[in-house]
Amino acid sequence: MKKTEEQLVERAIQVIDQEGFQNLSLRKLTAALGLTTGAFYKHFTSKNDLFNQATIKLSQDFIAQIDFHNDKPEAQLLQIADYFVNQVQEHPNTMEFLFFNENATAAFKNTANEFPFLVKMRQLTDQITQNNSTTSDDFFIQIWSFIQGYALLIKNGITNYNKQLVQLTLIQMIKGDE
Amino acid sequence: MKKTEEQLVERAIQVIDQEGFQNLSLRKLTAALGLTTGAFYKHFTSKNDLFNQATIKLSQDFIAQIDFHNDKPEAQLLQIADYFVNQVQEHPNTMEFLFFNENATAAFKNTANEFPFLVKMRQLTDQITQNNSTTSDDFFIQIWSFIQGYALLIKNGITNYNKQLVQLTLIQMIKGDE
DNA sequence: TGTACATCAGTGAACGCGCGTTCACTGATGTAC
DNA sequence: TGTACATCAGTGAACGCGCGTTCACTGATGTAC
Repeated sequence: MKKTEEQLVERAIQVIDQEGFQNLSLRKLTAALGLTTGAFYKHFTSKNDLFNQATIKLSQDFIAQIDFHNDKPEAQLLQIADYFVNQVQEHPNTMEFLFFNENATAAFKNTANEFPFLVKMRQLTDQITQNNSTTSDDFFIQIWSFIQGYALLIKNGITNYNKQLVQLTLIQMIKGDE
Repeated sequence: MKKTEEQLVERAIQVIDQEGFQNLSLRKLTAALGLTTGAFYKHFTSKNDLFNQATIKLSQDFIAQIDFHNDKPEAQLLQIADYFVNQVQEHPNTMEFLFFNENATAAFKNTANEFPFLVKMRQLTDQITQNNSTTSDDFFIQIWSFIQGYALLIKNGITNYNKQLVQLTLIQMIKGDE
């Protein structure tokens, strides 16, 4: 039997995925585990505390689910982009919570090391630009901007996912950098 | 003396800009004009109705504020990107409401013609790709993804605005298209 | 010019709701002697 | 082996709050005759 605290975080992640983090209420959350709201505060100092724990867990699990099957950094970057866009399509609420929500992004801005996904992306862009750190900064921002923006367009239904277009764009950016 | 309805929309736009659309309450809004909440429903069918009116007005005013001083479509596109990113920096709440909020984007997805900003951008990308409509679709998505994503990174404090980087990226995308 | 009536923006109080958080209390469990 | 005590997850009710929306009513204004 898992600890109540762990159960609460896992359940919260489920609710966020299914109903969006804006619609998570402590009453519904605790009731789903057969608890009252009072019990919640034996494990968390506030609702925000719960959100932070959920953010940490989600971000840790996120990149762990990618199975890199190619050594080339360009291929790995493409794989990340593909994975990211797919996740935005399949789990819009979770991705909204994890990447597009101001609180969440602010939370990992200062502790970027705890967001292994971005660390990995940064390593890849460094490798691709062969450690020319000046252009690497820009390259990282270019790539990350495009992927985020593209995923957003898909999430909002403005366009449909086209893997070839992502591939093409990354190649253009890599070329442009050389 | 302006009509109450008009005053309410304008005031709502102010509140959205200053406090974010999530924090707009009808009580505070009407009280600010010396009205009670009952009066609100003489002019709008619901709070959502008010949001729709605000979206329409904001989107109409948005592009009207750009003074195009160069005929070249590439230059105009760059000017739009510059303007967009600046607006996100100076009016994050309004831009969140107008572009990054699901309801708003859904609202103008079906009525894209009422969003002159995107129509203009589409015209420019068409001109740049010389009406090769297949590549133009992709080009538009590439540009718009990057601009949106880049603005989002800035809004979330991940990076600072660098006009040269935007210029460089657009040039790369235009080159890549040829 | 005066009277009867319609219109309609605005009042103000209430409805019903859900929310995060607090707190005195319970009761099961483990520990010390 | 039995007793006294400490610990602590969980209860359940309440606090105080703000919200969108409704509705019978008011009162000023304009219109028709």
